[in-house]
Amino acid sequence: MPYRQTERVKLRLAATRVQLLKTARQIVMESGFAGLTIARLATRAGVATGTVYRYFPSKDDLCLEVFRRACDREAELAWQEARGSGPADQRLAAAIRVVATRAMEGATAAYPIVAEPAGDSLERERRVYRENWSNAFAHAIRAGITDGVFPKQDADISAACITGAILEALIAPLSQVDTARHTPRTVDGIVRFAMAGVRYPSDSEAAA
Amino acid sequence: MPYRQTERVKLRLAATRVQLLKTARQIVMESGFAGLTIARLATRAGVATGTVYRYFPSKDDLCLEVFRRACDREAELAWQEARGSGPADQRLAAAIRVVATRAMEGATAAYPIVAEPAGDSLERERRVYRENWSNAFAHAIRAGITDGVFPKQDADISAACITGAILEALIAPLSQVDTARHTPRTVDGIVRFAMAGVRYPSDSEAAA
DNA sequence: CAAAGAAATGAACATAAGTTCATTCTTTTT
DNA sequence: AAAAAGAATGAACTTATGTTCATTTCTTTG
Repeated sequence: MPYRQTERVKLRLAATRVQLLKTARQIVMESGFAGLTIARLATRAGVATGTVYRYFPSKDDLCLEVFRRACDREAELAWQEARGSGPADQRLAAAIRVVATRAMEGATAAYPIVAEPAGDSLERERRVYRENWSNAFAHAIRAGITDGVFPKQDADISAACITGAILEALIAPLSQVDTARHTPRTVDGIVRFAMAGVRYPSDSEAAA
Repeated sequence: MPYRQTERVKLRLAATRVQLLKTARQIVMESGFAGLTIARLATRAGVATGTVYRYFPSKDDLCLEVFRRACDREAELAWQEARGSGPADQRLAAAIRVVATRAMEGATAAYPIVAEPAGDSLERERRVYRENWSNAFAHAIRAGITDGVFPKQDADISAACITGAILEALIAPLSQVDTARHTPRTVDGIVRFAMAGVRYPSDSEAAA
């Protein structure tokens, strides 16, 4: 029994794996998923191209994991706010704000994550991610309807609208170059718009 | 002087060009820009691959033209409504509705056009397209502010929010498979949300 | 009909990126 | 230290597409 993987090696392997994921994330933040090639990743991480395949079965899998890691934390934050204990409308506003603010601050990272062209599997995953956001919003909206602070409405549609509003107003412009365009006022504008959208009834119902 | 391009030939060439564009559009509607390859296009249009390059200098140029043709009509329709003559709020609602409805009906192969992963040049062009929509909305919003039917607000942000809301609520799900998910009620939901967003002031201003 | 110039052709080429695998280097155990 | 097993390597392979160009076919004119 001349060789068995020892603890030390196990740790080193895990460290390399994490290193690869971190490097991949850096590259994606700089150049998007389009700029993430195995060769580039390997060089930057200081390993050979073949080595990458000892840690990830395919590029797709690698991308997925990079993506998930980036997303999980974001979605969790939104849910924390949405689930919170205060009045439903304040919770919704807080959830919107946290998503919008973080997206704005992490400007470069945000675009590839939520919008950049990428492969099929990523596209599917991205939907999951957005839906996670939307679901957090919908959760708060439903609570608000129950509590009577929001009028009756299709919470899923409103939530999707909010997600879309954030992405478009905040992130889509980043595909261009003017990163400096956004200010905290932009987030305020989005929150205001979204909250009004949820809070006020339609013309017909308002008239009724 | 043994050969000069005659009128008949000129027409035939023009016809082939249009045929290529139409076929390309079909392919994009079916399989997205990712599915648009020169080989496939040539085969479907009944010409050789080399022939395509007698009509378009590169695939990028071809894609751009396909894209522009699809977009121009849509943007024009939105502007028609936004520029109309009625009250500003009704114009805005009409513009939103026309964009949302047409997208829903798939009139434009909405998903590939507004959201599908594609090359760099297309991405830039897509921004232009979305901004065109947003600008139409912003136009009506500004008019509404002037007329006093909308409270003071950043028209550009609100307009971007509207565009995003439409895309997310309506089109993004199309990247999945459940096309039949949407009903006219979905459009109503979007319009309601968007109109409330523009129409009602922020909490602080409402309280003031 | 013959000649000359366009137009069409499609096989061949170029490129780029993901993936493989025979080989080499490391680590562990006796 | 030697042997065995694992890990790393990176050049070569594969595949997929965009693009070219020598050749063929068509169209016009004298």
